[in-house]
Formats: sequence, C-alpha cells, structure tokens
Amino acid sequence: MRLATWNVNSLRSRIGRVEAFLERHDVDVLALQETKAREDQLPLMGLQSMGYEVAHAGTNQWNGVAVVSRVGLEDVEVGFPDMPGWGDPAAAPPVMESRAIGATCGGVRVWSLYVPNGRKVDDPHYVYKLDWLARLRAAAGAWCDVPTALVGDWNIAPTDEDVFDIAQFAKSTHVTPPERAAFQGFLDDGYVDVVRPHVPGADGYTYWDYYRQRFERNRGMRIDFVLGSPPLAARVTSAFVDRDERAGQGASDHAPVVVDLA
DNA sequence: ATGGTCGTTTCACGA
Repeated sequence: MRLATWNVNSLRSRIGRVEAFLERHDVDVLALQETKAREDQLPLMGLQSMGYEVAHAGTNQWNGVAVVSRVGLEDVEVGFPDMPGWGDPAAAPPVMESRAIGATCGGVRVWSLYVPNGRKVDDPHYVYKLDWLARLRAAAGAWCDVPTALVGDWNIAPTDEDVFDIAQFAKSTHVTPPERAAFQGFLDDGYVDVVRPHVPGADGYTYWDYYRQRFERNRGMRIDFVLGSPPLAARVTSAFVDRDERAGQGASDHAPVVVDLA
C-alpha cells in the first residue's frame, strides 16, 4: 500500500497536479492539507472517476483537510476527542480552527493533520497550537497498538537539521523548545518518524517559501511528517519526498511525502 | 528590521 501526504495550498487551484500525482506514483491513500475549500466547492469528479473516495473537512478557506483513498474509506471522524469543535464540523473552535480528519483505509487508520501554524510566539494562536498538539497526543496514545499513521503538516521543525539556517529562526515559531517537546512527546509514546531514515539531512525538506527563490536554492524546512505507530512503522519499506511537485508553475509551497507499506 | 510570493470570499490577511 502506498500512502502519501501533501499540503496542497488550495485543492481547487491544484486539482490537476493532484490527479497527475496520484496517477504518476500509483498512490493508494493521499492525505491533503490546506484544501482551502468548502464541501460545496469540491465536486472532485476527476478523483472519483479515478476510483478514489474522498472525505473532507474544512469550513473556512484556510485549513481544510482531506483523505483520498482507493482502498476503502471507513469510520470517518472529523477531529479527535477533546479537540475544539470536535463532533460538529460547523462549530468554530477558539482562536482559529485547525482541522484533523481520520479514516480507516485498507486496514490502516490515517489521520490527515494540519497542526496550527502558531504565527508568532507571543500570539494566542501559538498557545492554541500547543494545546491542540497536547489534545492530539492524548488521543493518539490510544491508537499506538493498531496500524496508525499521523500524517500531514505539523508546522514544527523537530531538529536544527530540519531548517536551512537555524540562525534565521531565532525568534520564530516551528523551532521553539515547547513545540519540539510536543513533537518529541509522540516519539516518546512510541510513534516513529518513518521517513527520516530514507531522506537524510536537507534531502528531507518538504517546504520552501515561495519567495526569495528558496526552492531553487534548497533553503527549505522539514515540517511535514508521517508518524507511524509501531505496527505501522514495522511495515514501512521505503519513503521519499517528491520534489518534482514543488517545481515549475502552479506548485504548492509544500512537496508530497510518499511512504510504502508492506 | 524589512520584504519577498502565493492563496483566498482580495484593496487584507494568513502562510
């Protein structure tokens, strides 16, 4: 089974690339973030005609998430227990919503996550980010013993190696000790970063700002992750970042991450 | 310290 995650930065503007990506890499399950669309804006007939089912959650234009699967899409859940707004997709959580959607696809529980950005360390959104992560961790602890993939845009660079120049992030979110501790908490609980071993150092970057030719100069960040529970991690045979999708006209600012499961 | 470039329900704001 081939699983992928991709922050597409607007699904409507990227739908052609998404369809071509699925076909080119023969992807079975794709988790999407920043769909920037409401349900009524997503007919997605192309995906359906390709044999994929789609589960989407997103009520505002910014932080929608989706799971696209051709190996089954069952037990869809929007959010996780105790998440702000859980159980009511129309409810607006405090500060600024950030969604998660879970589905069981081919026997694997896949969670597409858009972790709150945090904006600035003195912004209420930063507090919301840490709280959101704590709630996710509390829920994810119960999923350790079954094949679970926590995938998506974590908006955290866990180590200095995951940013092009740590000096430029001295006062920025994404690299602060509390954020890194929150990420580490999932590893402490048994989740495994299944992609890192396959893409050392700067090869693991998944995000490059649109401006200042950051992609062309490979001044990127590694902030998109596939964390696998032990039963899932044991099945991973390979992984890669598809940089081709970050190149050229009409690219998202994130590249897809692809993982193969035995 | 600033600004650069994308996206969106765009003359503003989030990433």
